[in-house]
Amino acid sequence: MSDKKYTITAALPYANGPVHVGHLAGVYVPADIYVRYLRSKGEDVAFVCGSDEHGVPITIRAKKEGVTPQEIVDKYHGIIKKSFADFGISFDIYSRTSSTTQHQTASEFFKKLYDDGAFEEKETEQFYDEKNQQFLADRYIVGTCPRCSFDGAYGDQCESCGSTLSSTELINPTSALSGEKPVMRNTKHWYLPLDKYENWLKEWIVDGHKNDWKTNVYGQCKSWIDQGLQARAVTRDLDWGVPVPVEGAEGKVLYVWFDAPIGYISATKDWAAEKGKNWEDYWKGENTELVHFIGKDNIVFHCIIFPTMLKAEGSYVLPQNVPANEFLNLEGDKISTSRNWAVWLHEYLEELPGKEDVLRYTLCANAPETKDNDFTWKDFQARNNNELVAILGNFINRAVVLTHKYFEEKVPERNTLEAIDEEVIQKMNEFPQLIAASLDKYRFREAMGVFMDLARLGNKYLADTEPWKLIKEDEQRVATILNISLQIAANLAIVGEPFLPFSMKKLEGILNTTSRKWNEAGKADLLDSGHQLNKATLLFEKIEDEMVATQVQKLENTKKQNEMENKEVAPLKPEITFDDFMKMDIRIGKVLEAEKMKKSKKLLKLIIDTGIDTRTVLSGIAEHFTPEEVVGQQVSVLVNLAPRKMMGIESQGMVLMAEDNDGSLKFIQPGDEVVPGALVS
RNA sequence: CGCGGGGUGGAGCAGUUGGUAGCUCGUCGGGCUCAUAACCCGAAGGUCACAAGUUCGAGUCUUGUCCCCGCUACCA
Repeated sequence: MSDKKYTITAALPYANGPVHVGHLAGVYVPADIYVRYLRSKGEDVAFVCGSDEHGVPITIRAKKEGVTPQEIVDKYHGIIKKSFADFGISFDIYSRTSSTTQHQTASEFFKKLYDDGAFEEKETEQFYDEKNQQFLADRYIVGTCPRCSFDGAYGDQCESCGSTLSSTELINPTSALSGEKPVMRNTKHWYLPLDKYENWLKEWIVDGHKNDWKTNVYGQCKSWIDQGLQARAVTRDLDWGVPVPVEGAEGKVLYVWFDAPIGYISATKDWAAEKGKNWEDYWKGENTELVHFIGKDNIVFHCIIFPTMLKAEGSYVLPQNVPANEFLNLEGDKISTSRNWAVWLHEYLEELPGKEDVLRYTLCANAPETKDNDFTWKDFQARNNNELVAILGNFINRAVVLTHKYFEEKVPERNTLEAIDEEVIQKMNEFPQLIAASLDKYRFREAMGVFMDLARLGNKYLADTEPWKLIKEDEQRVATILNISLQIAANLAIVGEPFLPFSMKKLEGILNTTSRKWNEAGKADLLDSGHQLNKATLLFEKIEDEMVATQVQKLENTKKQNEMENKEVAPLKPEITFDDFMKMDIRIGKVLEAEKMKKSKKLLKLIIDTGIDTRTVLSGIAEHFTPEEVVGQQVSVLVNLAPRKMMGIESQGMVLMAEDNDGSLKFIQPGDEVVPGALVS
């Protein structure tokens, strides 16, 4: 008996919102399929996951809602954990990073690296919000962009001109949290010197995993490594998280990305303790295979930072593979927690009870394995009706119903085999290896497709042999055909279990068998003749148009409702005098020409007839309008605004726009056409 | 801007070291009736994002361009 172990991790969901279909398709469904397959093969697997409960966003959300961070994470941890369990994601443990074990483990991990001198210590000046008594991440500082004078630039980037900034460059920086002016303060942090591991990473990933990692993952890693790595801070000034366990680090916690992956380890510890196993077998064993299932945004953390941490620590195994998926869109739009554009798992389970496998099937069939993909309710319905019902469910039903009709619910005797029988048995025998080959390569869509081909094989076999015709003349022949058909059904139950655990359980019920393991798949004698079957029930039911319409409607409603809630009217600006207003020279002009600025996402170059002259105005509207749409429009122009150079061209004025709730822009236009140069006042 | 991934018949995907473009669903026609109007057979449908190049020959290699997504707050 080998001591081979598998440690399979699924990305820790961030505990500030429930889980949606995007998470499932990208991470949890493929991970669960893989794990179920391994277990069926009899492998020793630890499938670990948990809620990621630290980090700045949770503290901000808590502050906004007037509750403690703990209350936020308790709420979502509960929802997430339950929905995973109900959905059949078969974690061995679903833990959380606020657990005692995690605090200890992360703390010890940091201490070990600290004692080994693996960190660099750096003191820097950072903005500090005195009102909120906390240091501010770049993203939480807002000010005027030094390049384009845009007011709402963030500390790391200006959304208007796209330039990358450092928060110290901002003019008039203010805290996004309190609106106060932040002050500079000294702070000390510990850095993981990734640059020192560059050669090792190069060897390990660029040379070592060229052929077995997915191209998107490999490409991303290679690009990071080739560009040169920099030391990365692993601590933060914050009071929510795992305290930094060294002297002089009061008020500091481990950076959430140092903390979170250690959650995989602490979860394994808790699980092992409960099961009387040794957790180290699953993290430090020579024959341990560690696999991280994640989404594409996490590639750098799981392929570079966490492995470097493990390497620096020294006693851990490294991930064997990191099969990261791309993203899933919903009805053509990006899934967004904040915009409430999502199908939430806990709601799905409530509203479509008993349809766990339909969602699993749809998400696996549409899994964004190589590129972003789209989930639509129409496709969900089609997958169910045309594939699960028509091909898989129907085959089972045909085989069982025929048996009931002709052989009183008992598996009939198999008699002399004809060529077609031999052929079908031979093909059936090949399926487990075919499916396994795909699963071993993390090609879940392909694997599931092959599984469905087995059901197709069954349907074809019945169509070719036509037992309903033969029954009148040759009952023995029909017995053979149905025996083989039922063997196919029994095989489906084994190889389909990783994909459709609920339905395959149901199928076992119909066939009156217990769960069988992967090594029995492919055999043509899983059911003995004379074996008593149970009554046929349908594995899948048709999904009617109304159900789909209801879900689509719900999506539209929540979107609308969400927009209403977000209808935040910008606060009133300070009062100005009439004279102040009169200083502005706003006129109606007509756009004569428009072209997209090269090398700019947002800027359009407009030639405008202002009545007094014809001038060039650059406007950041390229993401909302094509040049063609703009030409000929009458627009309001602030004509006495000081000229400003952008992308090498001088802009002589500003086109006035109104920004709608959804972020789209509309021109401020006269109701009827007026002469160019008409004053606005 | 840069870097990475993707762009293949209506939809979703395969296409290994360059050699007549495949699969599933949908559509159309036929067959069958055991089965949840399900199943089986056949057909139509693609200038493989665009352009140039290397080659006897390119979806597959090279160069350039365009579009989508990520790297960049929330977030898989």
